[in-house]
Order: sequence, then C-alpha cells, then structure tokens
Amino acid sequence: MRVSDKHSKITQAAVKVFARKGFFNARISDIAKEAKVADGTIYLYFNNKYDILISLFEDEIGKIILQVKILLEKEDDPCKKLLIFAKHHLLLLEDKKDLAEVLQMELRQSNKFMKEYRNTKFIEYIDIISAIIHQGQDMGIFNADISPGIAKRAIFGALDEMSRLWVLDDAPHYTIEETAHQVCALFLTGLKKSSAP
Amino acid sequence: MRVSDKHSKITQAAVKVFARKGFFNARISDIAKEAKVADGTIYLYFNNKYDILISLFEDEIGKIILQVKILLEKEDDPCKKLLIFAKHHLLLLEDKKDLAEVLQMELRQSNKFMKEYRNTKFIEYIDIISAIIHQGQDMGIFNADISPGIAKRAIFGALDEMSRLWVLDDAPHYTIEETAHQVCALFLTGLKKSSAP
DNA sequence: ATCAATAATGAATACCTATTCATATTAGTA
DNA sequence: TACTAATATGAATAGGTATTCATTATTGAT
Repeated sequence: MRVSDKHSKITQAAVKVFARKGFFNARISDIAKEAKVADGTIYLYFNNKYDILISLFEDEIGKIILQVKILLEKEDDPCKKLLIFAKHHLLLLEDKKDLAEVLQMELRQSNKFMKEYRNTKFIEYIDIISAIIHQGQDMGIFNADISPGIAKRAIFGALDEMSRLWVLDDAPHYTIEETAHQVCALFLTGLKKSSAP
Repeated sequence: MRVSDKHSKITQAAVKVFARKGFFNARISDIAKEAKVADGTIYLYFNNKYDILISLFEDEIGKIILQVKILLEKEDDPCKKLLIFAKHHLLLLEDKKDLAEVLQMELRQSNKFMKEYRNTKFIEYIDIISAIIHQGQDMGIFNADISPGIAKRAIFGALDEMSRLWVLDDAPHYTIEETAHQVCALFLTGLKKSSAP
C-alpha cells in the first residue's frame, strides 16, 4: 500500500469520526479503528490530533476551491456565478455530509485556539465571492457602494447558516436548488420591491 | 449572599473562562477559581459542565430577546426594524465580548451533541427576523416571493459571520454602525443596480 | 447562646486518553 | 534466501480532570 493511501485512509476515517462525535469527543483510537490501523500508526502520518484536523481541512477545502473555480471559469455573468457558487457550497452537504459537518462545526471552533494557524485556504475560498462582486461592479451590473469585503462575509455566512440548518435538522424543509435560488435572489435583488413596478 | 447571587457569579465566571479557553479546554476548577468558590460549590448550582453552558445560554439569550423586542416595539417600518436588529446583534460584541464569543463559538458546536436540547431560545431569537419580513410583506413593501424561513436564516447567518470576523480578528476593519448599514442595504436593495436609474 | 438546617469546601476518587517506543512485520534488493 | 530499511503495532506511560462526599462553616430562629 502506498504511503499516500494510508494517509488518506486516516483522513477519511477522521472525517467520519469527527463528524459523528466532534473533535474533542473523538478518540484517536476511534479514528484508528475506523481506518483499520493501529493507534500508533496515526502518529507516523500526523504530528498530533490537531494536525489531523488541520491537514484534513487544507486538503479538502483545496479540492473544493479547485472544483468551484473550474465551474466558474465557464461563466461570465456575475449573477449566474453567484448562483453556481451557492449551489456548489450547499451541494457539499449532499455529496459529503460528514465533511460538511466537520468543516462547519469543528474547524471554525478550533481556529480560535490556534491563532498561529492563519487559515489561508478559508480566505481563498471566500475571496472567490468578493472576486465575483468586484467583477459585477466593474461591469456596472452591481451597485458600486456595496463593500465586497462585507458582502463576501455576509453571503458566505448566509450560505453557511443554511448548511447548519441541514446539519442539525434531520428533516430539511427546502431543497438545495430552491435554497440556492432564494439566497441568490435575496442578495441580488433584495427584500424591497423594486420602486418601479 | 443570596442563592441567586452565587448562581450568577458562577455563570459570569463561566462566560469568561469559556470565552478564553473554549468549553472543552475549560476546567471546572478554572471556573471555580474565577468565581471565587470551591469546585464542589458549582455542583450545588449546576448538574454538570454542560448544564453550565446551557443554563448560561438560556439566561443570556433570554435577556437579549427581551431587549431587542423592546427596541423593535417602538418602530413600525420593517426596514428600520431590520437595521435595529442588525445593530443590536452586532453591538453585543462591543458590550459583552466574552458572552458574544461563547454564544458564537461554543454553544453552537455543543448543540449538535445534545440533540435532545431543542434550543427553543435560539429559534425564538431568529423568529424575530422572520416576523419583520412577514410584516414587510403584509405591508406590501417587501417582495412576497422571498421565503421568510430562508431569509431569516440568511440574515442571521450574515450577521453572525460578521461577528465571527470580530471574534477571530483583533483588528476590525469596519465599525459596527457601518457594518449594520451595509448588511441591511445588501438585504434590502440587493447587489444589482435597480433597473430604473 | 444554642441548635438545626443550610451552604460551602476541597481533597480524594475513579476514570479517561494522547502519545511513545520497544517490538514485530513487511517490502525491497542482491 | 538472507539481509536491511521502512512500516506498522498496541501495550504501557504519563498526565490529566469531572464529580463526589465527608467534613466544616454559616445562617437564622428560639
């Protein structure tokens, strides 16, 4: 078995265990059992428990960034780009529920206790949104007095809160498609009725 | 010293300690020391460590709900109501940073591992937003095809993500006032330039 | 001042788990 | 096949902490 296979086996196991029990309640032995390796083996591939979480995050969000950037390349309209981003973000919950839960709940919290970890991957991810907004503003489609720095956070926060709804709730009330459309409509045209009916 | 004083002393100490170290890294003895009581005393007022967190949440969010509802009572315009809510939400970070951090980071995570805890206080809090949206729709000011159930989550998520920015980042780039206005503008009028200039 | 409650204490208990490392297994090579 | 280096093992280590409870202090009524 190639080295990378075992590394990835442990990562995948960790995703499952962290999703099920949370980072702090997860035991190294749980992860080892799930990955079908000995406890000690984990320390041949990771420095410590935190390192598993960080490493997992870097790897997985890296993949997500690549995927969504490829999808966005093909599109020019910033409105449609936003919809693509929203759908892709929400789709993670359908495709990789465990991973979505870990990114949602665990990573964010751990951030706080690892100030040294600057989490550049996360910044790279949300900067995809601000790039879309900038483009829309440059094209004259989007309102120029919206701050992309605030809007990117607001949009990410909104999408992420929708995700949390699904993570916590076993019976989702809306489909991903529907939710993505609603959230985009909200951010694109706003709550207020357009003054010219 | 009245019973309720000690209960509240422990709660306040727990807020500080949870904010500083996080729920899982916080020790009962840390809380006891901060509250200037013996470790065992805590168990006269709370069943266990989780109970401190839950209890703290119920008490504090209860107060917040009361406060914001009083503020909203005096206002009729749903747009202004939204701004009041947004400001009030963000203001918590200025007024009670520790509490804001705990509500932000700790509680949410713990939720998942306490499925039996339905967190009705949180629901009550975000339902304030959907009530505002409903009102705006009834008054014919807000677009009727926006789902208040989705919009309440999106707006809460956006505000909460802005909060997280401040919790994690020591040097905030925007003021609360500015952020509240930007977020409200985003949700009220949207990114797109109005088609009738 | 005396006496029950009532409240508070903090050392002891009882249990848990990340990490290490001496040992064993496997893979690669000649 | 024999040998070496690279991998893997899992029991033992070393450290940690939520909770309990026998004891002590406080309170308030008589």
